[in-house]
Amino acid sequence: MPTYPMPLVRIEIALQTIVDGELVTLMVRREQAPYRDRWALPGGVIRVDQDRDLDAGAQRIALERLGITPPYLTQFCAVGSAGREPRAPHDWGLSVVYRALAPAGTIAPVAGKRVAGLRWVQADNPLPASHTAFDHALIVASAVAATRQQTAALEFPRGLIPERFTLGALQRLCEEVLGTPLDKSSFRRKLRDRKLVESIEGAQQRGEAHRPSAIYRLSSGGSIGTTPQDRLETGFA
Amino acid sequence: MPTYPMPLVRIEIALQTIVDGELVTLMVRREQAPYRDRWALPGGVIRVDQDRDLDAGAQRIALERLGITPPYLTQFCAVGSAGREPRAPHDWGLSVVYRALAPAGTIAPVAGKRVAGLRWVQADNPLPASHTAFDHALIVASAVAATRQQTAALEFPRGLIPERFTLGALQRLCEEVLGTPLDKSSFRRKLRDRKLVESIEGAQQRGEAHRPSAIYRLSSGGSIGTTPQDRLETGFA
DNA sequence: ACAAAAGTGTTCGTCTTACACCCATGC
DNA sequence: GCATGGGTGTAAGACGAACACTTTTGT
Repeated sequence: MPTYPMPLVRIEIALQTIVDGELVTLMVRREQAPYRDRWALPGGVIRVDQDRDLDAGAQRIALERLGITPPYLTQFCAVGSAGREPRAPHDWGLSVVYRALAPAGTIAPVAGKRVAGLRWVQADNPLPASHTAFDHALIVASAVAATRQQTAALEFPRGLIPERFTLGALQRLCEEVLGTPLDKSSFRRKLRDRKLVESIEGAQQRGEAHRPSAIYRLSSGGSIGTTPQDRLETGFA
Repeated sequence: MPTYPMPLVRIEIALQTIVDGELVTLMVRREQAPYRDRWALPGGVIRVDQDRDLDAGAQRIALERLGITPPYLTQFCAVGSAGREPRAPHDWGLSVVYRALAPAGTIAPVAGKRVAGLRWVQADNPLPASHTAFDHALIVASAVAATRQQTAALEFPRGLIPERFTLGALQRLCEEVLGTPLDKSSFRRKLRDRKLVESIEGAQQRGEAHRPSAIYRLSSGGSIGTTPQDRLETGFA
C-alpha cells in the first residue's frame, strides 16, 4: 500500500484554575508563525519516539512548556483541518486538546520552550478573537463551559479541588467556578445524599474567628465522569 | 526546526441505528493485519490531500467503506498510542472516532474497500474482546452509553430520528434505544414543556387500525448538544 | 362491538429552593 | 457581646412516576 503524507499532530492544553476568585484559563503568546505574537493555548508536537500515548504526550508537553505536571489532565476534543499548520503537508494540522485543572494557588507555570509570555484569561472576560490564534478562543470558551457544567452537576472536576477542604471552602470554590452564589443548605444536602464527600475523623480547622469546621475529602466512589474518555478509562459505565 | 515522524492518523466510525427493535452498531471484519479477521469499527486513513477537515474525512471514509453518507456524524473521542499501527513509525497510531446515527431502515451499508464483512452488533449483546480488534469493543460500549444517555435526557441524537414522526413512533424509538419502556404521559409532557417537538399543521397519519395521529418534527431550537464539538460548532453555549 | 393506539388528567411522592434559625469560636 | 462562618431544619413549590381514563379510527 502507498504511504500517505500525514497531518502534523499536536497536543494543546487548556489549563484552568482559580485566580483572584475567578475561573481562568492559561494562554501563551506565540513566538513563531503562524499567528506570531497572538495568544494561544500552550501546546506542542506529539513525539512518537517519546510519548507512549496521547496522555503521556500531554504530560510531557505541560512539563516542557510550563514546567508543571498537572494533577488532572483529561482529553477534551480534537480539531483538524487544512490551513492550520504551515509546516505540514497541505498545511494540515491536527490538535488533540486536553483540559487540565489545578486547585487555586497550587501551580505556577513558567514560560518554557517557544513560549514568549503567559497570561491567565478570565472565563467571563475572554480575549477578543483578534488577539488569539487559530480557533483557540472558541476552544477556551468551550472548555470553560465544560468545567462549569461539571461543577453545576457536582461532578467535581477532580483536579480543581484540594485534597482536604472544609465544606465552606468547597462551596466557595464552586461559586467561583460558576460565578454565581449557591445555597448552603442545598449544597450540603446534595453532598450528603450523593455521598460525594466524607469527613476526616477528628480533623478540624481551628484558629479562624468563628466556629471550627470539619475537614472533608472527596469520597473515593464519588462523581464518575461521563465523557467518552472517562468511560473508556473506567471500562465503560 | 527538525521534522519529527508523525503518527498514522485514522478515522473510525461507530455507525448506530435500530435493527429489529434494538440499538446496534456496525462492525466490519478486517481484511488485513493487525487483527486480521477480527471485528473492528469501519475506518480509514486521513488523506490530507483530499479531506478539508476531520469531518470531511469521516464522510469520505463512510462513503468509501460503507457506500453511505450518514446524515449525522459527530466526533466522539480520540485514542492514540504506540502499539496500534504496524505501518507507522514506532507503531504509533492515532484514531479519531466518530459516532454516526441513522434512523431505522434508512441505511444499507455495503462492504467497500478493504472490508471483508459487515455485521450489526447489538448493544446488549456485544462481541467478546477475543473477537474484536484494538480497543474497539470498549469504544463501541462507550458510544452506546453516550447514545443512551443522550436519549434518556431527551437530547435527541438527531440522526436517529426521522424528519417527520408521530409521538408514538418517537417514544417507541427511545424505548428501543434505551431497552426499557417509558411512560406515555410523562414522555409527552416533557416534550411539551421543553418545546422539543412541534406539530406539522394539518398533517395526520391515517390508515392504521386506530385513531389517526398528528405528525411532528423536532423543533429547530430544541436539544442543544453538550459535547465539546457541539459547543465548538454552535459558537459555544 | 371491539381492538388498538392516540391523547389527556389526576394523584402522590420526591427532590429543590429559599429562608430561618441555632452553634461555636476569636476578638 | 458580637461578628463570622459552621451547621441544621422546614415550609412551599416544582418536578416526575404511575396509573386511570376518554377519544377516534379500522375491521
